[in-house]
Amino acid sequence: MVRPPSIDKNGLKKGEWSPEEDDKLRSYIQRYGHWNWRLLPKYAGLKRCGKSCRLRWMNYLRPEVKHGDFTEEEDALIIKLHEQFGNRWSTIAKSLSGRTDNEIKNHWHSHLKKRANQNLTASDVKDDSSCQTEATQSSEGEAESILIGTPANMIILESSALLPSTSSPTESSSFSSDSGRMSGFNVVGVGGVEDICLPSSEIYEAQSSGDFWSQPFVADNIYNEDGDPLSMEKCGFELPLPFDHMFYDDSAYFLYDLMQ
DNA sequence: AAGGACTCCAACCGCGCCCCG
DNA sequence: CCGGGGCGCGGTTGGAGTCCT
Repeated sequence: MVRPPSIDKNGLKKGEWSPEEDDKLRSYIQRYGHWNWRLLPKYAGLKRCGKSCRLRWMNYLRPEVKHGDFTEEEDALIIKLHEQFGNRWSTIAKSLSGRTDNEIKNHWHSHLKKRANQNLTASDVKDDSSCQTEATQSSEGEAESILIGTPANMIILESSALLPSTSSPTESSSFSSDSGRMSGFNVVGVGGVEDICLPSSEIYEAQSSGDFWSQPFVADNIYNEDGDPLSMEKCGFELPLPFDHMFYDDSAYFLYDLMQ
């Protein structure tokens, strides 16, 4: 169902992602965040372009991404929002917790488009007061309360209010520029830079197993008595490779500043 | 049973926006 | 103001799985 793996002219892999690649990308982002999609695959030990990594993470690997069938409520909401926003899938996706724009777009083209057209045709036959979606006629109370007689802009607000915080684990593992610290740091040890940075298979194994998956980011929880975040060095930790290496890159200096 | 048509969805592609120097 | 880099978005593609004849 997916494109077969292939290597492009730049030596970058394309096509289907292997479980090993998924694990590498997931473990890297969960440890360091997605600080730069273009450079990320290099440091994560992936022979992929940044765009491909971003897409894979956004649409498939993010922990908050919901997989599986769409509910009637979700279908109804998508149809309603599509009436309002058209093909602005990212806007629609914001109102559906755990669903990606790509997933919604695919679902629309494969399932809902026909249904929406049928509804449209049916509503042409009915009088003007019958502009209800399929789900509003169902017995699902929640969707009904949202959709019937509610101004379109209210749908966004109401459904958004029901969603969990938008500060997802992904986002929280990225850099938080307003707080002035890097929340994406996960401190794994004091064995020196090389121990924890090179994407060797040994390191990868260590990352992928055991406590790593169940432990929160340690750096997020490192504060002094006043509640201020401590720098990595003060805590006795060294910088992991990505940022250490990035100091050769102008664009990375601000990251270093954030850590101080 | 065979094979052609259709469905579904992960992944790719390219454009445009935004930010920064 | 302008140009370049990075990212996000929406459209499109490829091919395995399923359905239909």
